Amino acid sequence: MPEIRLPDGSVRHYPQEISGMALARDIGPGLARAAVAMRVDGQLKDLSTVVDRDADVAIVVRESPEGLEVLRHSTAHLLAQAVKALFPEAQVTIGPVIENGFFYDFSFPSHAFTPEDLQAIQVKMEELARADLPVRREEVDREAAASLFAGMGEDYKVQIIQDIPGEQPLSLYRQGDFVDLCRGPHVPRTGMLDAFALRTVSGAYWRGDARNPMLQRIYGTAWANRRDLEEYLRQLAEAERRDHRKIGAELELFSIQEDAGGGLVFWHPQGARVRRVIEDYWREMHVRSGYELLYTPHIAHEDLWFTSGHKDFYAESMFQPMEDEGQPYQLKPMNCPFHILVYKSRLRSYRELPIRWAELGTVYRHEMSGALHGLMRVRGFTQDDAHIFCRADQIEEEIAGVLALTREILGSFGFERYEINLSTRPAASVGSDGIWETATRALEGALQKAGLEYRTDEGGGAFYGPKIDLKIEDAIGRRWQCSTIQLDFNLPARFGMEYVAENGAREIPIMVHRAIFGSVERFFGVLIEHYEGRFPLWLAPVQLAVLPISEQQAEYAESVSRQLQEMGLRAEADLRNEKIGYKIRAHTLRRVPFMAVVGDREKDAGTVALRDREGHDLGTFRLTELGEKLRRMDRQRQQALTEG
RNA sequence: GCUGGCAUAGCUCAGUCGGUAGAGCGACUGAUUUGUAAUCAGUAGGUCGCGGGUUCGAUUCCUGCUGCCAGCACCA
Repeated sequence: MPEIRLPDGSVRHYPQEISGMALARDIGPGLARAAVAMRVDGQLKDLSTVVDRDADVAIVVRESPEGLEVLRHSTAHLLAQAVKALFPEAQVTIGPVIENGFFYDFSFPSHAFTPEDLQAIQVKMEELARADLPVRREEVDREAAASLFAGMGEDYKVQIIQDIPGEQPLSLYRQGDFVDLCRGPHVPRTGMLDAFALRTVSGAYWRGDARNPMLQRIYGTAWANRRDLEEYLRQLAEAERRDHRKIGAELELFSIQEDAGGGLVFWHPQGARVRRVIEDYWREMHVRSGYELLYTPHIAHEDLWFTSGHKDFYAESMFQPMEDEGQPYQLKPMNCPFHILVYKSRLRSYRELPIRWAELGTVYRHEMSGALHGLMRVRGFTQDDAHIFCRADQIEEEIAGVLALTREILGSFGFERYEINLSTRPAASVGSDGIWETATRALEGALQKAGLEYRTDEGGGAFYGPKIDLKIEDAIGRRWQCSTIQLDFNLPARFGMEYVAENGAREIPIMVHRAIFGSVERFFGVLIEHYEGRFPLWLAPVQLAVLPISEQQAEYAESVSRQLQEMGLRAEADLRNEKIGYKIRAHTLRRVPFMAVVGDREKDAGTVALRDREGHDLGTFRLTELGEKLRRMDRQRQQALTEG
């Protein structure tokens, strides 16, 4: 007589044991249709599981996060079944659920899956789903499982079985003639899988280890219903539309040239304008926040990098040293040692602390060729770097200051939502217990006082100190790692940095590394995708285009453009011999925020007819009025174009 | 770096079952003098990514390299 308690608090009594499916049906037919699994006393189970004692039971429906996982996992099995049906020689390995979908890795050295294969596999999967095969769980002891898969020639499955610890029986799932080793749970019938799409094939190492053979991984996505699937595919297309590499080329913002080498960025005039605006703003904000600006060299004697430890710990990411007059020089992968040298140029007093030094420092790192990606992962980039040298008791206030500055600067670019991680001391680390504790508490204190939510990654810090990482969320909800604040107990000691304390003793300062954009290149790439190239007025390379209707107003158009330029705005006149519709289209595609149309009416009245790139008619403006309005928007870094 | 795919005009792409290539957009020239997302006509522009091989002949087939794309690995 099991007594079953449901999540809503209600209790049901049954005369005998009851399966999850029967229970769901008993509660309601709608629930039964949406059910993919269930929870029995917190444990995720198949719907076929029989409950024969009192228990808390929750039916897991397809729309729930857990239900989606079950669906995706079952779709991965369906994929494997289809692949085995079409390519019996392929060996199955693992097929987990990932964000938005799933993948399955196959070992199939004799054939590389093609996009056409993927199509065929998708069709096969749909066919197997339509067949509505029952999915059955069975438990076997490990030996039986091992010999079953060995008999099928599934060597990887045998390995997986051997590596599963413990003695308990293993579970198999069968659907049609396909059988897979799996913990489950799974949907009861393949017919429940009806909203999935295969996406790409790529390579992936067995067990994620580059020393192991490479398998072929097929990625797919699966959803609770077709509508969600369509929506997801639409989002993917949206992300593709925002691709900074594509927009960067279209708008002539930047390029990466084969002749120069991968990962090296060329800023074209239009992109360079945006960068200058960003950098000017950055400098202004830093000076206002009590930073001094530095400039340091791009290379330095190799010995410096031995002192810093980079030669030991970071050598793989550094370019090879170059020799000059018998001396080895190293291209810098980081700016920190240089700022330390400036610090060490003379004796420092506690009265000088905190010292805040910032630099837009260009560094070079030897990223592996396969890692390069547009502006997001490059070999030469400019860090908006700063180092704060302070006493232990100043840490919290300094971190609070960095957080405030970071939020203000990111906010100006339309980033208001972040994900923050605090990483604490790892097992292998330098520095005393005392300093780690003081520092970690200072970071926590600064975060809490700022009212920021954060997650703690225990043991996730660098060996030299705890850190705060901040991921920004862009316009379509993607997250990007940009800002980082790291304490460093290592470099000051390695370099023998010190200051004279109040009592005359020599103390080692605390060093804080911090970057807000992280890399100017990467941040620019994120900005392009965030705004889809439609920069707000203050960042736009061209803020306003003056478009004469005909040649008759060319002179007037030029004078309008010149006057706006004299007011400090980035205006240009388009005097091409084209119709107005053509010019509007051209500048709309260039994402120019405002277009000022001038015909005879405007010329005679000394006005312009203003239009924005969204196609809104903003009416007629006198020139001075327009200039003032745009200047105000520019100064205030307004995000919405029609504000103010 | 690894696996797979791709590389044709400035861009997007078509094409050649092996006989040195074509469109649209863009650029340029001319006509038109234009009122809110493409006026018309003409011209120029390509060692078909780079090197080697097979062949009478290679952009096409084979091969090496480079670059790009997806992912893996990497990412103080």
